[in-house]
This record gives sequence, structure tokens and C-alpha cells, in this order.
Amino acid sequence: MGRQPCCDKLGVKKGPWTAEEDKKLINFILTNGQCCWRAVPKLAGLRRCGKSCRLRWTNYLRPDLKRGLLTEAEEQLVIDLHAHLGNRWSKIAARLPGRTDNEIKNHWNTHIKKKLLKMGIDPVTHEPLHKEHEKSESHAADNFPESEKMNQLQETNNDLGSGSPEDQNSSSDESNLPDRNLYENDPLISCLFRDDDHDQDNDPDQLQVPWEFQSENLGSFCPTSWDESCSWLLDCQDFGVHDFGFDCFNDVEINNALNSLETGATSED
DNA sequence: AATATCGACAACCGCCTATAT
DNA sequence: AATATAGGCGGTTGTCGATAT
Repeated sequence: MGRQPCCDKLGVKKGPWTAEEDKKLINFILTNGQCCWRAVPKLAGLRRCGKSCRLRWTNYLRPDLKRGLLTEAEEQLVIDLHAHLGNRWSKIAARLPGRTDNEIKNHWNTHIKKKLLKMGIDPVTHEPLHKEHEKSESHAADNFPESEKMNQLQETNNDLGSGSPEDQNSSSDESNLPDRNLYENDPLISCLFRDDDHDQDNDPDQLQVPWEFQSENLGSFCPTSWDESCSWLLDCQDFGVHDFGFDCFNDVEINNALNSLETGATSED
């Protein structure tokens, strides 16, 4: 037998999260940190799948998230990174502190894609569109000098993108990535390749910019005490919740929930 | 004012890999 | 070793507000 299922699909709520649900999830994570997501819904008193809780937390409730549109600089960085990484949004997001892969993906699809198309740049290959046409006719693009591509892009795009064609499929393997030797003088890209090496060394934590709510990993932005946790939440107008009670759980309730989880009973049954 | 269309973004779905059993 | 799930990821869809007709 394998693991236990993450949640029974019965009675699991879907759709937009309410302020009350957010409040419960925040309360729980701030109290207990990020533990096993499977257990979170029960322990936090939510009728949600653990996966949904994780997504809600990482994409919306994390305190280190920046809100609002990407800045020009961030947008430019996304374009550069996309030119070399393709649709690997999580890797791109790891380079933009406070931004999530989902947010970047959405911004790409709704803003950047159109912007590039308007500028005559293929958002997939980062090549000028007329070059794409030639490519389809002659299949000669593979021999197109990288420096020439970059010049074309810069002329067309007012220094947007430094693209190389690559990776039209987000799940493509590393063999589709450009030759790293081409970028050894580019600190940004060199850095990316180094990180890929880290991945291969089974050291994913080196690359990701995770927000771990473990006390030993708390950065300067992270609340280090309950009072501090409360203070950032109170500042967080986006939640639409101005009065987080922080009193819906106590040690007894959490222990009861843990016990019921272990015995297979749910706290809501 | 009512309806249609569009844009932005939150959330879900399904797949893949790592890992617990 | 085999099996099944957790967690993570990218693609897609759903929802809702803004704008146009």
C-alpha cells in the first residue's frame, strides 16, 4: 500500500476562497508553520483539499508576496528569463522575490505576450516574427548567429529581450536549452545555468526561493513572533479582513484535531 | 439602462517526480 | 520492488469587474 489519500473528495469545497477561509488558513499556518498539506484542511477547520490550501497560501496569502502589477524592471527580467527558460514559471518566479509562478504566468499571458506581439516579436521564440516566417520557409534559423538575433531583437524591441530560440514546450528537457558556453559572459544566464546544476545535484533548496515558515529559516521580512505576525496581517488590506481574531484555535483544539487525524476520524464528522 | 464583450487574475485540473508504505 | 500518494508544476478554465455597444 502507498500513502493515505490527501483528502476525500466528498464535501470538499471549490471555488473562490472566502475571507473566513483565508483567516482560518492564515491562523493555522502562522500558528503551526507549513507542515503536511494533507493535514492542513482538517486541522485548520477547512472544507478544502490540501492542495487547494497550499495553492491559496503560496499564491495569495504568503506575507512576503508583493501585490500589484509587475514593475518595468520585473517585466524585463521575466522576458529575459523566459527567453532562456521557456515556460518554466517556477524557475522564473524564483528569480523574482515576492512573485509567484502563477502571477508571472498570468502576467505573461495577459500583458507581456501581447506587448511582444505588438512589437513584432514571437513570444515563444523571442525572435522577430518575420524571422519566424523565414525560418518556416528555409529551416535555416539554427544557423542564425546569436549575436544577430540579439541585435534584431534590440532594434525591434527597444532593448527588450536577449532571446535565443528555445523551449517551446515547458516540459522540454535541458538538451533544448541554448549552449551555456554562449552565455558564459552573461552573469544572469550563467547564474541560471549554475542553478540548473544545483538542481541536478539534488539541491533544490538552493534554487528555489521558498518561504518557509520555520523559525530557523525566517528572513527579515518574516514575522518572528506572534505579535509581528499579527501586525503584518493587520496591514494587509488586500485580504479584506480587518479583524483577524487569532483565537479560533488553541492548543487543545489542535491536539484534538491531530488525535482525530491519527485515528482516522475527522474533526468535522 | 440593459446586454455583450473583453481583460485580468484566481483557482482548478491533470500530469510528473519523489517518496512513504 | 511495487504501489499509491504528496507535492510541485504548467496549462486551462471560471469568475468578476470594466468597458463598449
